[in-house]
Formats: sequence, structure tokens, C-alpha cells
Amino acid sequence: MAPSTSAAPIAETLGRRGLRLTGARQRVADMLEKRRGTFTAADLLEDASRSDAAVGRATVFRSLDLFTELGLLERIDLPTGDHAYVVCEPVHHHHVVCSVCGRQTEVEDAGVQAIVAEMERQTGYRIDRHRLELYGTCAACRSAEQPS
Amino acid sequence: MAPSTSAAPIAETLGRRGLRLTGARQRVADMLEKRRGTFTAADLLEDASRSDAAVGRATVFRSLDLFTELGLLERIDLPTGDHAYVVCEPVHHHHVVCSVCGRQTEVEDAGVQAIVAEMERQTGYRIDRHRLELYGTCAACRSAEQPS
DNA sequence: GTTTTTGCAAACCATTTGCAGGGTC
DNA sequence: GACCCTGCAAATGGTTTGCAAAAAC
Repeated sequence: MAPSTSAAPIAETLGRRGLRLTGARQRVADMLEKRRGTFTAADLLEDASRSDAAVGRATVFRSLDLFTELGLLERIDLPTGDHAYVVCEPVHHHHVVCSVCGRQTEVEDAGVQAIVAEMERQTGYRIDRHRLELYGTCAACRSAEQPS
Repeated sequence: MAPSTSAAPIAETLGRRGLRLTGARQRVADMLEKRRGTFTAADLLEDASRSDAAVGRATVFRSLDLFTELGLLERIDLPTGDHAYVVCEPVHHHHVVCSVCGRQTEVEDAGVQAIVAEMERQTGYRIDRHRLELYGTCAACRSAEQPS
């Protein structure tokens, strides 16, 4: 039950907006698919230079922005203040990030909506977006780092 | 029942850690007290230069870090990706930020803990910190911007 | 053929750091 | 008097921009 592969939609998503499917964008998309968990622009920049089919610095940043706008990527903020990205589904959800290995898992909105509604009532604000990011240690890293 | 004023505690908090209460830190603290809602380092830098009793760029950044570490400030990330700060109580809570005027309100953990626990169960992660930031429009801005 | 996109290099901006002088305990 | 802190200016690191050449439609 794979909800959607990020491979095909790219061309389509670009086309739908009259944007061009260029080699560079394709190469960035490929780099994204190989990524697991969170990564920074610097990570991708490294991929871009390492790779035989290189992509310029500026283009990497431009693609990152573009893909984020298109909803293929999401930008999150690590506790350190660094900006990171994750490939994700364009539906509302939250990220649980492993501080050890960077792996991330998406979880659905298990009751957050209700809390948001409650907070609207408490504060008098109309809340139109929220961000919940969770940081911890994933199961794998937990067993690995088992203290003596 | 005001839990704590941010005025007096500064000297005390510094002293408790063997840090010095210097003129510069005092001036930064004063600038913080005059702030409402969120502000960026740049905002403070501007205050620092405008003010008759100026504080150097580096010192502003150093104080911001220090005060954040001491729990007098919290650093949050705006949807734009910019880093911002808010003066706040050193207890766990969340921020509701007005996208129009930058004002912010703190709300307590109305059930978030339960959700976090649920997400731990769902993902297998041990979650040790989380961040919930909410963005919207405050009551005042809502009535002000009333569309025709 | 027209328009978008790329890549480079230079420009920018926010933040950090080294260091000598000054302030605080 | 010893040590911490400040301020300056220079260094840094990440990200953006101008522009001419190249690619996509």
C-alpha cells in the first residue's frame, strides 16, 4: 500500500504549473529519492557535487524552494536551529525526528486538531496553521546505544 | 498571581551561575522588557544601535544566547524560516503567534502530553522533546482587518 | 523562436570569532 | 588583582542574485 511514489508526480506537478521539466530538476529529484530522513541543503549540495551529473549550487537552492512550494518537500527546523528538509506527502501530518541518526517518521494528526481548537478558544486567535515537531530517539538507535 | 517578573530575576539568575551583571547585559535586558511578542536578532540589533546606551553587535548575539540558555528567552522559528525570540516563562508551554502583528500568547499544554505519548506508541521512538508552534491572527488584528 | 532555467561568480546577510582593553567581583 | 565581558573588525557560512549561455517548449 504505497500511497504515492514521488517519482512520476514530479513531471506532472511541474507541467500543471507550466514549469519546465529540466535535467537539473530531474537530477535533484533523483537525489531526493535516495534520501532517508532529514537532510540539509548542505547535504544535497554535497550530493550535487559528488554526483557525476552535477547541479550548480544556486540551482539546488532554487529546486529546494520550488519543490517545497509544490509540496513535495517540507522544511523543518532542527532543535539546533538548522534548517532541514524531508520528502513528504502533501497532507497534513507531523514529523518525529531521531536526534541520533536523523531518520524521521511521519505520524498523523492523532487529536492535535482538537487541541488546536481548544487553544483557539483559550487565546481568541484564529489559528490557521501549526507545526508540531517531535524529537527523540528511534527504536533502532535506542537498542544500539544501550548503556552498559 | 504573577509567577515571576522578568525584571529582578536577571541579576539573581546570573549570580546563581557565577556570571556577571554587566552594563551591557542590563541594557539588553531592558530592551527585552520593552518588547512585545516576537522579535528577531535584527530587531534587537536595531534597538541596540538606536539607543543612546549602545551595545555591540557581538554582545547582543552573545546575550541572546545566554538569556536563552538561562531560560529567560525562547527561540522559535517563524513560518518564513526566520529565527525569532520571545521573552517567556521557563515552564513548558507553546506559543501562538499572530502573523499580522507578531504578538504572541503562551498557552499551556492542553493535552499535548497525551498526544505525544500516543505518538511514541505509534512510532516506537522515545520522544524527549517537542515543539508546537501555532500561527494565526489575534483577535485585535482580526477585527482590524475585517474585509469590507 | 520565445521563454524559462542554468551555472557561475559575486553579492549579501546573519552570526561567530580573535583579541586587546575595560569592567566586575 | 584576577578573570570575565565587551567591542571592534575581520572571518565565516549559508543563501541569494545578476547575467549571459544553454535548454525546453
